Amino acid sequence: MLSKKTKYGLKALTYLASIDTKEPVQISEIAKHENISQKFLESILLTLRRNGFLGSKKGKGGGYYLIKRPEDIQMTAVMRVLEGPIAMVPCVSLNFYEKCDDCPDENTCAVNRLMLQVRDGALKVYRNNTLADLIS
Amino acid sequence: MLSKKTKYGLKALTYLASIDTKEPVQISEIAKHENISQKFLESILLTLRRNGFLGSKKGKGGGYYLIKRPEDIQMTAVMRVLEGPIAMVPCVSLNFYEKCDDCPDENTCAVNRLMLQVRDGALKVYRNNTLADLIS
DNA sequence: TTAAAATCTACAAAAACGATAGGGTAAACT
DNA sequence: AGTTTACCCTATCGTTTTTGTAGATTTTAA
Repeated sequence: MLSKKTKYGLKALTYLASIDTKEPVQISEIAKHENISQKFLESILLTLRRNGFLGSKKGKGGGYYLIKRPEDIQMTAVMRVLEGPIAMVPCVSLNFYEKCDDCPDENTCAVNRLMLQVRDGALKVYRNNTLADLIS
Repeated sequence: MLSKKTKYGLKALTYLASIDTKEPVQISEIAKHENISQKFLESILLTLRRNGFLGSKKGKGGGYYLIKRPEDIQMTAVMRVLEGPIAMVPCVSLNFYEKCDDCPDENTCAVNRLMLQVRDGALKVYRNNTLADLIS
């Protein structure tokens, strides 16, 4: 299940992308437009900024704005920052690999084999989609 | 993230499939072989039985056994019983559809559009794999 | 007919996680 | 200076996951 964090983050990004201007957009405006708890969205935008997707400006006329062009923002990157691993099991994760403590051998593990395919399917989709693709 | 319930369920199924005999296998044997909490596994096997994947026999010499041939057990069915919806968002789920309360229009929703593709990718994998494919 | 070996059932507790709110701080603008 | 906004930390509430406890029920076998 997709977390609301990811869902809201994606919606905020697409909202910012749909606005042509590079002018900062206030949290409150995004929250209102997308029906999101403002305080929750605040923390989400913060992590998006910390991870190089957004820039921010304080004070009057401040807000958040896209730091790259929508065509240059890949869904793989967004998903990894917001949702975490793309793989459903750590032992098939490219960026968050971890060995399963209960599994003696990954090469003969059925779960591993299946989830590897699922991961590849998801990766294919995320690599095929940029932020620009989502708003068109 | 895949729940342990699903992971353990899959491992139990593959263990049963890897054993040729139709003889009942005790919970304790499966739990030991797969490093699973026995009591937790017990409840998992129960739901697998209630959903037509396993048969059981009580008393001495009892246990669980596959009710169908591994080639006839599709991963879509297993995943839906153990993990629930295959889709990451209810609004793109085939079997567990639900409207998002915050989203005014699914047709213009970026999350919807992206997650639809992800769901299709996952479905493709699950439909392509039976229990027999996982043990070979 | 008794004992042992199993599954079945219902809770309950603990742990982890997700989502949200509160309140204060720091920076930018007028 | 005062207003406006992002920034940051923490606490809380609710749900889900995972595991455990205790016992009832069924079957087999001595």
